[in-house]
Amino acid sequence: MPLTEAGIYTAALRLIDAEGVEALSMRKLAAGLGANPMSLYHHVPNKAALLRGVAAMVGAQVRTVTQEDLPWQERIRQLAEDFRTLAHRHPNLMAYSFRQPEFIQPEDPFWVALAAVLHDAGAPQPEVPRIAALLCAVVTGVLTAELNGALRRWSTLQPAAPAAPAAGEDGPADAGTEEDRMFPLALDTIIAGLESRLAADRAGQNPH
Amino acid sequence: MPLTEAGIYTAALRLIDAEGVEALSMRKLAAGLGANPMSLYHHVPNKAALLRGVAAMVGAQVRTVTQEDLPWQERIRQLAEDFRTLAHRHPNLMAYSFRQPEFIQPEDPFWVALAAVLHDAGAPQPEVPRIAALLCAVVTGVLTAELNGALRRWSTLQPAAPAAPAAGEDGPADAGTEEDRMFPLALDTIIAGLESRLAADRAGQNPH
DNA sequence: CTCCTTTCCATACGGCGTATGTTTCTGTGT
DNA sequence: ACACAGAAACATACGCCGTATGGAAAGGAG
Repeated sequence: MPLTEAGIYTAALRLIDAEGVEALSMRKLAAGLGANPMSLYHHVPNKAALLRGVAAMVGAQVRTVTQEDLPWQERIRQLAEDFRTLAHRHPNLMAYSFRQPEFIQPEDPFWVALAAVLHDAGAPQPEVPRIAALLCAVVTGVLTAELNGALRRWSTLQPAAPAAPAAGEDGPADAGTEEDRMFPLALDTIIAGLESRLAADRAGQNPH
Repeated sequence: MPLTEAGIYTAALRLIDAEGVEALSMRKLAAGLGANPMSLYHHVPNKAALLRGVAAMVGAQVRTVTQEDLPWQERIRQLAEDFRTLAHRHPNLMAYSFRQPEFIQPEDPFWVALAAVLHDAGAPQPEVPRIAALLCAVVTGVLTAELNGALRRWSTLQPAAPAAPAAGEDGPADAGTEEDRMFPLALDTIIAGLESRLAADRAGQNPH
């Protein structure tokens, strides 16, 4: 079976999923493909480009459009959840992708979808990229913390005082892990913040 | 001048500030100290521990306490701004630190300060770690995006339509770079979200 | 002065990305 | 059918890396 760019990418992805980005080496990758390390360089200029290629391949899987008939809050949640399922499917790769500045590009369908949602939400035109940037930064931040385990460790941390008997609700009927509750919490909080910010914008500069 | 653990850390920090974490190598570090690479191993067990040490040294510089007489929103802003100045002082190191799950530990003065602020803000006890985790994740996410340049690139991105003549305000009287505006924007948004969330909590489960 | 511990250094191993040069394959034009 | 050009595969080698191992200098304790 001859070497292909796509084949190299998928083999690299398999290796990354199994052992992490830092464990990916041209030599191991070539061995997995039954080829000489240098043969890879006929299809990929170097290792950095290989990683970019894999990240782009996976990133392109999901970037989506939203259903315009839903309220903007729900459409943002859709986009964010898409990101999260992607992060769960390839945690090692996405933890790496999230810290690459080129991960989200202006031409991405994802970006234009997000901008459209924010426009529909009533954000003034010049604020749209800012709010979109804010959302991307926040969501990748929370997902990064979720993927590396910090989110769980932090949120299950008792601060100091176990005094109060914590009455009332006995066990909120478990519906998933701690992270499964943390992500919507973060998302709801940032959306609530956006709601109040958009209301302020509307009142302050476009009162018609 | 004999080798010291602290001396090694500060030399490593200098190298990291100058060329980035990935450019730090035991060999270069030893050369900078006029020593043999292997000599470092009498003061530091390995490279990973060295990085942890440097990160801890820098992290300990700033973890702070807040002034209890300010409103909780302002105290959170203080903590977040502290983080940000730290990130600006050592961007290469902090971009690395932010992705280490052990970066913030339960015993850190920073963490207890944050928990205290949230308690004073009226967060119900079991929610405090969750909200604190959320804040940490969000702030590190925004700072990571600021440090790697994604925040600026995203926020200065025109979505598609340059139709409207964008009347009114000519040049918003520059008061800092784009990021200097983005970080408070993010912080205000998340704080606004917390305000509405805390109000809901208060209304829903502690109505006394 | 001796002995022991700590520090320092020299050498070496296995792994990495990839530059360079050679061989093998493959797809055409005649 | 054949020759030949270009692409693909391979072998070797260079300079890095982290660090295991073992020997040499240095400093304090008896």
